[in-house]
Amino acid sequence: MASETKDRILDVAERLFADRGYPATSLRDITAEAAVNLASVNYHFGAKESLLAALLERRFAPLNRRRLELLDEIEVEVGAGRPAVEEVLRAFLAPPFEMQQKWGASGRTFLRLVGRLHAETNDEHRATYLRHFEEVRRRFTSALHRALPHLEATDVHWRMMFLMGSMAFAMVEGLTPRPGGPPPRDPDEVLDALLCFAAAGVAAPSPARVPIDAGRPDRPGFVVGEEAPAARGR
Amino acid sequence: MASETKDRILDVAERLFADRGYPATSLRDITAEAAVNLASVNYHFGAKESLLAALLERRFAPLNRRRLELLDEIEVEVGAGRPAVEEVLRAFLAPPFEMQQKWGASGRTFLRLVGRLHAETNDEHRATYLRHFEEVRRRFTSALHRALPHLEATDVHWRMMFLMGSMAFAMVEGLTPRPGGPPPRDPDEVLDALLCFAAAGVAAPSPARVPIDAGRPDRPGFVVGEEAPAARGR
DNA sequence: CCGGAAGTCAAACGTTCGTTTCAATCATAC
DNA sequence: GTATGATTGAAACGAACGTTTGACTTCCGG
Repeated sequence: MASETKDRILDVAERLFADRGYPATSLRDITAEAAVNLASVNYHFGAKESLLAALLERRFAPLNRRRLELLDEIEVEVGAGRPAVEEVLRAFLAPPFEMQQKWGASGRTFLRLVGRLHAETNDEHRATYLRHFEEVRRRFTSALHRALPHLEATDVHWRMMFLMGSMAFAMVEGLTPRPGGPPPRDPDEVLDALLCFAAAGVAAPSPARVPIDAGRPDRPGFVVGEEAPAARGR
Repeated sequence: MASETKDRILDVAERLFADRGYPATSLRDITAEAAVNLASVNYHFGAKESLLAALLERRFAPLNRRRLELLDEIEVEVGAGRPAVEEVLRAFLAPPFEMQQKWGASGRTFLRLVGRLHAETNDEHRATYLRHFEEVRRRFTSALHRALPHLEATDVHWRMMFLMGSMAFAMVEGLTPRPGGPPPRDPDEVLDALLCFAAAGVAAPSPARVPIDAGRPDRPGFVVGEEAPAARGR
């Protein structure tokens, strides 16, 4: 099954897509660097788009399996109780970082690619990509809501978004050395820093939703709300 | 100066770049939709790359001017004292959202484009883009460090990264309606939610850096470091 | 009315793209 | 050894790309 050629193509494509982006990477770039024939991509994968899909499948399947596995453990442990926010976040954020250690440089490359795909919004690639992600997002959002029952569902959704944004940025920026940016760190440290930031952000008191007719103070949004002084119509 | 044609090209290009990404948008797409001749892009802007640069210039110049202006106000106000974290964050995050109200649909489009460019890492576009951003990042990072003097510089840098990630994601995701995602919200609400999340995250206690010889507990990273076990800022 | 700059237009330029074709090669079972 | 299916190879396909060209309008100061 896993022929030598096929794997070499996947490895090189992963790196080039991560470095230059999907549309900016040509099959000729890939096949030249992998030292295989141009036609072999279409032979083994059918089309460029399917190559991307195969590439995502290879990494995402075990990654998301691991995430859900950790979440399962948490849910078994707490039963009907409230899971701890930090535990849920750790189950979500740790696997990509573990992965990079297990898979070495190519795991790191993949993380950069993922960070990129979050913004690479050709709707077709996005569908390819999101298919892998949807169940994970749904289950973690719901676990997070159980951990933070005083928040409204829409707030949990948004914080999940912000979390994903931080994660994506940490992956693409934190793992690509850049002049002027923070020095690249040990992945474990990045994970700790991210968890720390994310846990505080996700568990923040809910934003005060001042009713529109209440004369808005100069700077709303930071009045601690906890549970909605005024239930926001919605 | 600002000819009819030139503006139409800029407007359409902004939208298409935001929708499909820069490399995936052809000049023929742009000129067809703008109902101008294909050659006029090269006539007015020289090349596709310069079109992107002009497009960024048009929006970023006033946007970042506004950010720095708000930051200046804060720094004048507090003098040698500590600025408030929320104020600094607001100065950073509010202008893009204000902009979208002032510029209407095309402001919103631009925000999507910006969110995208954060990941669009062809090094040349990135240079084009980062040039507009570098001073802002530097000054806000330093203001943030003054607001949170107990944090190490490297932690502040990283949290600035996470913040930018949340912002980028909020822009590209929060403003593009997606099935299954959170319902699109009023921009003011997004800003409030983002500020709330970001303020808590940025001001979180610094991650515990356990010395390597200390037998690491099973789950490090949430031991509250620094000061006050529960004094989460506010 | 005219001359010339500014802008538009259709057409073509040379490249590069993803994909296809088909003969050559390889491995394996008979 | 030879037939057979899987893989590789070199070459070409048509389409799309960014850019350039040169003739054609449009406009305006003299």
